[in-house]
Amino acid sequence: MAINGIKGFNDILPGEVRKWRHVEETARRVFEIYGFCEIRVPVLEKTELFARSIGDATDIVEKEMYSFTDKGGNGVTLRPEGTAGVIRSFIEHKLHVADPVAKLYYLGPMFRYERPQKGRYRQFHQIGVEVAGVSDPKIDAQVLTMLCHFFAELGLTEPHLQINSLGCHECRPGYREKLQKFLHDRLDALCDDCRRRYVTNPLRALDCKAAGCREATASAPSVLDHLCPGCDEHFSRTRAGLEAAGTPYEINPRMVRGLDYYTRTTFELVTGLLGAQSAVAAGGRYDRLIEELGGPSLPGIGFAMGVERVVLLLGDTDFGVRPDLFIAFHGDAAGNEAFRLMCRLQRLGVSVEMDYEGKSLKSQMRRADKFGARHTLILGEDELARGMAVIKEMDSGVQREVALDPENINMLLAPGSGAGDMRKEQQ
RNA sequence: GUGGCUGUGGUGAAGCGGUUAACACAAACGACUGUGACUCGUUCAUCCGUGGGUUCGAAUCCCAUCAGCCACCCCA
Repeated sequence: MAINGIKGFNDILPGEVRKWRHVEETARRVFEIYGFCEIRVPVLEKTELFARSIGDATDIVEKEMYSFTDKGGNGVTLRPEGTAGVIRSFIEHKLHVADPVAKLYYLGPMFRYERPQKGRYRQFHQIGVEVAGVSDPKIDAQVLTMLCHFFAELGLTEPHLQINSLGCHECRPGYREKLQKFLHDRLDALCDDCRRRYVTNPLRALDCKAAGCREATASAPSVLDHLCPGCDEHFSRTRAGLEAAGTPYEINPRMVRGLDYYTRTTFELVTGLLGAQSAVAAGGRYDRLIEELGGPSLPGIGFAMGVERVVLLLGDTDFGVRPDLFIAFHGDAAGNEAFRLMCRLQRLGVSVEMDYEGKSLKSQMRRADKFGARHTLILGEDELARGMAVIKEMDSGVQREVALDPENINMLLAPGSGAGDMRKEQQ
């Protein structure tokens, strides 16, 4: 019996990898325009780090972590998200000393023990960014604008930005209490889950999908009406920043985030195309997290996007690359020469394919077509004897005889041959 | 952790108790002047997720099990 992979841990096969790389490369390119630097941190951290940052009572920490005891008896966990590790590293290496503002991005696998479904896997991948050291709402607007820029760059215009403010430790408790009172009078109308949430996390009732809860909470007090002056100003200046940047958004006062560390600005990039998984990217401000993890008292803001979800949105877009040249040959001597030529050309940076087995010319041509080779070089005994070869442009079918010389052939393959040339697009 | 749906070749699938397990795509080879795309031909599941059971006989019925998918919870 063959051994299969683990549930929720997926292979990313060659065809898909191209799409993944396109996403990753686009992220790097866009984020670096905005001055972000990549940071790479381990996938394994002390369990305590996540318990303290994400929140002890959250589902992630309570039941979704891949935690175990290593051989030295330490409690360790496969990271369920990226922020905690990045902030830990930021603090540990005192990055704020060298530069009071840190703009970082990361990408890599995260792990959560959940039941897999569309757009959700046990090993999944996130690309995220974190900014530490700026409390001005200009950075909120900047981060959101960059996120939207990234999606626009991928040609994904359907996901739209929703923002909200959760207030801070000053104003949130008051609002929470008020909301709880409001819900108290309508407990009968709420679903079972919301009755439970009433105690644990009343804010959650606001974005419940159940019709009854939607109705019951229709006239619920809004967080935005209960922000303290500081948070209120932060929110309106964030909005002004978005408008200045020309970044479209909508306000969703019912949006709630699952991690405990969020304060003030929170946001999601939502899509209607991924079934139950509507959030493609999400994040928010975490003004107390760095200090709570033992670092300096610095504010922070960040987001993470689910790469699988982004890739799903990209659909069947083909990112395949076409070889520059396929070399077909006829006869043993020509076969040897074809191989020599292929090696020379590859050394010159030309992507070349050939058929190693020496099948029929027809079969080789078919293969050249399948690869989508831009040109095919045909080398037979008689051409070889004259030091020549036939080169055929596959898209047009035009062919001509050329001298059998790597430098010469390399020149002939150079761009400028018109339609179907993909080199420019790949720059 | 809970619920629903589905399991036939590389893929999409027909089949509904007795068939050589259809068809299409993909793939390989070949025909059409040593040259691809169109056309044509040939090949490609001794087997229907796995294990039991019912039956003269099962891919087709029953049970178990495993896997996948989707949804809830929660989240990217």
